[in-house]
Amino acid sequence: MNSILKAASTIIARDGYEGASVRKVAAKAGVGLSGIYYYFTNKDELLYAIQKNTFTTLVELLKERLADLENPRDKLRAVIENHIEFFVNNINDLKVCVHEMESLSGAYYKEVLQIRREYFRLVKDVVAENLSKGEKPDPALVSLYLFGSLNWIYMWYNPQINSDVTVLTDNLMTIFSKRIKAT
Amino acid sequence: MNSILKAASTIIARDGYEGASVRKVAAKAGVGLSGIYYYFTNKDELLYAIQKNTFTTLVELLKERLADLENPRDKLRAVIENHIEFFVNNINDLKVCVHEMESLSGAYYKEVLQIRREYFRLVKDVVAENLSKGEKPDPALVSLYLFGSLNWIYMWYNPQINSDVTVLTDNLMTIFSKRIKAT
Amino acid sequence: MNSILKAASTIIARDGYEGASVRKVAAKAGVGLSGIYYYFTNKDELLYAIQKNTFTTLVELLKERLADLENPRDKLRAVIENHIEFFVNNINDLKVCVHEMESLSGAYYKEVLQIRREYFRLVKDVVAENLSKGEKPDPALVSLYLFGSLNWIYMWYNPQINSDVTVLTDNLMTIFSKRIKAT
Amino acid sequence: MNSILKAASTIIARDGYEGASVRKVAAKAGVGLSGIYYYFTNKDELLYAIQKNTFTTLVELLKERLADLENPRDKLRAVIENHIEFFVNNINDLKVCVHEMESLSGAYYKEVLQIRREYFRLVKDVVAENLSKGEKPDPALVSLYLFGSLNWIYMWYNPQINSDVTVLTDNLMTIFSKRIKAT
DNA sequence: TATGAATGAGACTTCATTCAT
DNA sequence: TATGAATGAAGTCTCATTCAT
Repeated sequence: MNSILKAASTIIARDGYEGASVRKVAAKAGVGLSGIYYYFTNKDELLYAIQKNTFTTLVELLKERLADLENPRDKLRAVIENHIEFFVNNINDLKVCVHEMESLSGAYYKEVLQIRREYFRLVKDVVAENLSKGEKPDPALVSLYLFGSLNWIYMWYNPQINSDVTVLTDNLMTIFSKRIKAT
Repeated sequence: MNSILKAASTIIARDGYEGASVRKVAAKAGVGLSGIYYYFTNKDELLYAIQKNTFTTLVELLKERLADLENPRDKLRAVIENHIEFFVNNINDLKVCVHEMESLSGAYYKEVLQIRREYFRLVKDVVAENLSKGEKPDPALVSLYLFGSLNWIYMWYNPQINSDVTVLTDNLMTIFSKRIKAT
Repeated sequence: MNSILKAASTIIARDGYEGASVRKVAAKAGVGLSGIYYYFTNKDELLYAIQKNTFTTLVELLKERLADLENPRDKLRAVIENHIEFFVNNINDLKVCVHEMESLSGAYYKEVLQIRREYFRLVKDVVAENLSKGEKPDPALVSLYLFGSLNWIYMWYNPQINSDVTVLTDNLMTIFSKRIKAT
Repeated sequence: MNSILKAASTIIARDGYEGASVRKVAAKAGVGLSGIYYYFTNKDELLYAIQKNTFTTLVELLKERLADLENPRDKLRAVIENHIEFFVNNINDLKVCVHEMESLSGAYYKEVLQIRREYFRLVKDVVAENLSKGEKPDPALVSLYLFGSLNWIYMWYNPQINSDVTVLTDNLMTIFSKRIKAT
């Protein structure tokens, strides 16, 4: 069941959700086509399971990291580091979460949306703490710019070239932290 | 033929490339299904035409803007403003360019890639001018972060809420310009 | 109009009647697609025209050859020679006549059938003259065997290898003439 | 799966390979359209399966018949009888093999070609034994004439009229056997 | 005389899904 | 727990044909 999800991640990351056929997932998972339907009622449910698991874990990890920290800058670094490290270790899952965000609908979509919103709130609060109070720009917008930079990584990230992940974290800290406050 | 492309943009932006059926495009364009194939040999060619047109225009517009400018900061603002303004006026086209970047393959993909590379080079050079010399971070990486922020806009942009586009431009200038140099 | 028929022959000989699209014929003829429909009302009519022209000519040529001959053996040779020579010079036409014999239907089919029957009758009478009277085998059957041998030629005929057409004629004379009587 | 092949034979024999739609085959087989694709990956594969099965069986049957024979004339009769009897019992299959010989291409074509070549070699050797040594005509050519006569049968054969198959065999023996040597 | 534009029908094929086993 | 067999719906694309020009 977990190997099915791993296979689904791989295929959907490569072919997109619509382009990924249940057949291909089954083949990759080393399972009969109808074996998928024993564990998942739907193709949709595959995507839902991946997104729910991934976002949930991402949020949990971030909460753990933030728990011990007080300094706004440390918190922001935790946010960025958490996202990037998780990304590097679960590249397929995260690509599926980012690129197929709109591929779900109905109840599945809503449920994932809730977790995404929680994640966004966590990040936004940290970003806000790093901005001079009452000052523009709007923390929500800055968070969206930050997410843009982070979520775009899968488009160019190459483990051979960008092996040292701390470089990315440092970069984004340089861009999105004190410099914002410093204005 | 141009109305077909407009329809294709709309449908692909809404349903994704794989989710967009030629039938739906034809219906939206007010044309018989096979009418599409009179002008385009492929479904692929629809996507190709949209991406090629859009990126080409985007590059041309940017070149025009940059032609008159000398100050690095002005140039960076031109880059950001150009991208955002074009985006707001051609929201479907740009979404199709960003979200379906990998949906092409073969010769079509390569041809679009060339234009994208030209666009990237233009932006990277401007970004580089805005960084202290020899200093990290790498201009290429900073450009990728900038593109991330820019390309992510379609995920949250709402013309009613974000009606004043200069706000976005200002934000991104604040984040990506002098502050970088200021470190 | 004649160049269209030539093109049609070439394409149909290569791809079969169903496999030959009017588009391909038009392209080969160097004519617009709808140009075909100015001269021919139908795709069927193309095939009809080819078959009618070809069989008519074949019959006419045979009649001319037979006109001067009295000796049964000479007549048989004329039959075989006529068919083979015509075949070599109009390889596409004859292939279309043989291989697409059943591709027509209705009035077109019937009209061609009449000429084919006339051709068959001519040949059968010559074959009959070469058989001992009242003796088996039935001249009609022998004619069918002869036609089989002749019509199969397009499956293996190679102008480079089988350049000397008289060899084929001699062969078939050896097989289908006096030897029959000699039994 | 075998009923599908039987249906395919019937339809292809009637409509030709290009004219035979998978839908018609499915209907004849009493199967859903997509049911065909559960057993065959291609429309091509249907034709391939028919041709391969048929030629393979034809060759096997001929080998069995020839195994016990020594006399050249007996062998030739075996060749002719084998072909005609098989033809009468599998009229659709054989028509599909003869008329759609060139409808396959690529690997499918090559594989069938090999069996056809084996069949041809078997026949040619028997034909050669029935010719005076070193004498013309070339055994390969004579075999081709013989195949022509045999393969043309499906164009005129009518089980009601030609009920006694031995007549056909006798005819062809008369034409293609000792008489050749007798020259 | 000839064609560019357009279309409805139908072709092959793949898909998500079901169900008996 | 898992799958082989089967299917209806839908997908992309090609075809013969028409018609205004």
